[in-house]
Amino acid sequence: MTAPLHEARPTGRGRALPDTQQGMRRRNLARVMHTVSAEGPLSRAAVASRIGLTRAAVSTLVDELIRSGLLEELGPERPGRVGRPGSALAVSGHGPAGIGAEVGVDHLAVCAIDLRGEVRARAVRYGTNRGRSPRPVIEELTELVGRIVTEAEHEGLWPAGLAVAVPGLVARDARTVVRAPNLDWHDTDLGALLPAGLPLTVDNEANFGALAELRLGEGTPRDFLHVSAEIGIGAAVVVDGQLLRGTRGFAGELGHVPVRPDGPACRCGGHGCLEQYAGEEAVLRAAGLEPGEDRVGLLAGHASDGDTAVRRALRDAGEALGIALTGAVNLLDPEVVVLGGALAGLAPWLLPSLEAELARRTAGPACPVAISRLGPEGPLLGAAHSVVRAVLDDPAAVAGRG
Amino acid sequence: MTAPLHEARPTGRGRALPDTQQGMRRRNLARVMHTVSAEGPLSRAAVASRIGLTRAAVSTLVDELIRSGLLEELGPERPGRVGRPGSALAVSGHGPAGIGAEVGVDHLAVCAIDLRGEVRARAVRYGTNRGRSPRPVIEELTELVGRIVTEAEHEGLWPAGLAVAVPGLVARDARTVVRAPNLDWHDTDLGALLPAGLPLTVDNEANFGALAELRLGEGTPRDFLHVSAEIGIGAAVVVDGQLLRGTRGFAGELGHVPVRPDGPACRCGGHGCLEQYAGEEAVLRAAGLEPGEDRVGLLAGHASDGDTAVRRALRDAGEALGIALTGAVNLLDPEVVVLGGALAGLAPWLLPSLEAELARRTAGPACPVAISRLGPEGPLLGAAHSVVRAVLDDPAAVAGRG
DNA sequence: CTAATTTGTAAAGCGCCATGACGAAATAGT
DNA sequence: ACTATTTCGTCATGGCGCTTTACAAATTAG
Repeated sequence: MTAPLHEARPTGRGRALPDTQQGMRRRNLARVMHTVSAEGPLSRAAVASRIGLTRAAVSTLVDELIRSGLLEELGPERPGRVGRPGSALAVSGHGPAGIGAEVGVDHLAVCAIDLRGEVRARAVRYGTNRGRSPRPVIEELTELVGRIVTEAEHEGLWPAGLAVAVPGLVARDARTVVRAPNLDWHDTDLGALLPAGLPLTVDNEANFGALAELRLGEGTPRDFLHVSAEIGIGAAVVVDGQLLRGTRGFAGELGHVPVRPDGPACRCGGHGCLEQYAGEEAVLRAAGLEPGEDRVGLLAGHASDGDTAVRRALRDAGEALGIALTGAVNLLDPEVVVLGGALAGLAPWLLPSLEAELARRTAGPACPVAISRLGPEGPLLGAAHSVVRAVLDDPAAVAGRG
Repeated sequence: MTAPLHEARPTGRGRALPDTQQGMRRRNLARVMHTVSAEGPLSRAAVASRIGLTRAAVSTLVDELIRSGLLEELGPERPGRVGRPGSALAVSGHGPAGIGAEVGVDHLAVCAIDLRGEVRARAVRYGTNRGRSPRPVIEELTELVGRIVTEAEHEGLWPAGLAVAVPGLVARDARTVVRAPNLDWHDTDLGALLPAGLPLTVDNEANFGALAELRLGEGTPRDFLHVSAEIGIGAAVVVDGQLLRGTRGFAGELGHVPVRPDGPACRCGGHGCLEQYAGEEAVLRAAGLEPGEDRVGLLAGHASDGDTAVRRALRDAGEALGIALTGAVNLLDPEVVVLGGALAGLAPWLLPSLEAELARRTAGPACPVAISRLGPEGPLLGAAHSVVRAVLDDPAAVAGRG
């Protein structure tokens, strides 16, 4: 008897609304938004039965949401059954927009999505950011953001927030980049560099990638492990639809799980960490390749050309991943493990040995491994979606603006 | 900026109360109970400021809880400050009782605690249950439960529920023992064997042990890992005060995390699992001891006598634990790792190598390791506390009975 | 064409918390 | 000693939000 997956419920980390009548109202607004967002066009009566309120109550909630521009009335439903047909409701395509941005090692990207999750504007600028100081990079990003914001406004949207994905560790204040090794940034407060007009959230790209998977992936599991390898190897642990951040915000450091305790030394101080076998550097070295621009493409190219050294390197990396994931799966019993980021592109050569290890070491049915369909788009989309999610979680907070 | 730990909030897994006025009322009753329970005697005004309601609202909530026998008025507080002193409130010592029971390999135990957490009655019966069929064991347990229930009633308590800890895997229905290797029980529905009068919960003893740690341990962290070794090695993962059960209910299988991937074969199908190094059997074998009755005492005795083989066996087990826990800590970033069950008694000899491995393999400050003060009492107390917790989580549900 | 069913809305009602005022009980200051 | 101040608990009033009940509208079934 598992929990009903289709039950839409608020997902925000701040279940902080007080148990007062106003808080109740806001939560119910959120529940209506989540339900309509998750289950497509729905009549008021359908929403009411889903969330357990009466039709009359839902009517007033919907009225308020329509007035705020968060919901739209699509008109009468096609009447398949007996009785008066309902009037279909959908989240608005002309209301708030989520602005997502990504600072990649080799590019900058910004996009805008509406509440329905449709990408309404996007911009990408290529060129390495490795070693550039934060200020010019963020200035460039700010310019892209400005362009996308005006583009979104031309489409009748108004930006509700900005979320920035960075390839590094972000402090719990969601503004400061503690360290981004591949950019060589340390303790950089992006809040001070970005325009102050929009509510800002900064987070690790792996976390945003997992968020994207949560909303856009197939089946939308509530408990899963999202493994991505851009810088090092990171995993986002999602429990009950919530990202697990850990006490100090360091959760998900899969890259430093010991795989062979007596293996080669790692810069973390340990020995035989996963990163020593499946990290980008290690795999390139094992494959006998020079680290260049498009490392993933390079590996994938050689592998599909039949380069045995590369194939062996990837097979060994998959094996190490399988061992590390066995530990994680034993500990967490997730519904599925999703390979994202660079791993998604290399999956054909990683997966056989990875799944073999996982199956071999698991009593009973092994945890399924899936490939992210979003690939490199994940973090950007997830960032934008995090803004949408915030709107769905507390519609009343944004209803005034706009 | 971490979340306020002292903020009492409902912890039950079922945040299922609808967002209606009645649901709000019930949640507020729960918040009052949690606050008073967590922060000792408190005046109405103090409760009001803690949970963010007005004094008037809290007054009516408290009235209702006092009428139900869940709260008690202790009389005027000693007036240290200016102003009229408040009237101290405390959870009742004469209201509902939580009945906890434990089916151990070598004993049966039952206890009753009041809402304050005080043990008001207890009974233990020694004698091995290994290989006995479920029915006579549960009949014996039922008799003990009956005795404790009447004893509790003599003290003015009324039993609100029964929770049974078993050394094995329990299905998600919280009634059926899927398998308990050391008892040789399989697919046993305890609900059919136990008296039907009381709401019943059956769970793994490690989970209840973690629950006890959550309420009775020092500091009461909300994110921690509770490792216990009774049968095999299990870990309870507690995230935000909630037990992580996993998709299939198999979370926490620390015993089968790979430590040395090419190590000896394990019955789980893997190789070099933690259990092969730190499991009871493995340690006894390495120590050159015969498995007898009181295995923990045997090991502890030899170790404190200076038996080098035993000490080395324990040191090696600690090392393996350290390696496995490094992985877990990297993944979850818990506030603390707590060693419970048999591990608590052997901690003096396990801890040095365990902590050394953990520190050596962790960049930055290592996760602290604590020893459970509850030791073998944990599961029993945790079971009883789970009933109390259910009462605190929804006082309205039990107010009628009694 | 009527009966049945379902939807959405409106009016009345009720529960719950907030507000504001009050007496009670302590301390602080003169 | 006496007053002013502060805080506590309670009461009456009010507002807000959901439910109940009723009804018109729109469809299908017979």
